[in-house]
Amino acid sequence: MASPTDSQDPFERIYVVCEQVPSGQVATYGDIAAIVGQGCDARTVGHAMAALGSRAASVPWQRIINRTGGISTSGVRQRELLEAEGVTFDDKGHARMDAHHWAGPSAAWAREHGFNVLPPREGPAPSPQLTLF
DNA sequence: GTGATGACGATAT
DNA sequence: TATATCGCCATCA
Repeated sequence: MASPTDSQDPFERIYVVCEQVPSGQVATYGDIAAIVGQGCDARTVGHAMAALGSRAASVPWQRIINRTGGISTSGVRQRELLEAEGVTFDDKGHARMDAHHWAGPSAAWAREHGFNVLPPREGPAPSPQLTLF
């Protein structure tokens, strides 16, 4: 159906999802790909970010990092931008995914735009890091 | 059309 | 946690 974000370009959809990431939070390439769906995977998101062009001023690309919490970009101070938004990093330069990981857009928004909802973080995860605090 | 490359992910060690 | 290997897909030469 003709959704307001029924863009034919998969990249355009990726940009829309990226704009949903609130300040102070970060999302992984895999998360964005899971929300966009339509065959998009982590690598597709990476290509979209590399092809931002003039959209870099409108899309919070800095909030998109890899699954390890590290920053693959070079030349641009992506980490500095995140820290300015309240994102904290550990001593190894990895973002605290357990504290700033984006839970995904609201189910209503996702359905309204034809996107998927980020799967819940449940499973055989013992979460031993819970003792950090 | 094919091969190589890439802002990646998941699994195994 | 880090490294190695494989798989996935889009873009470019």
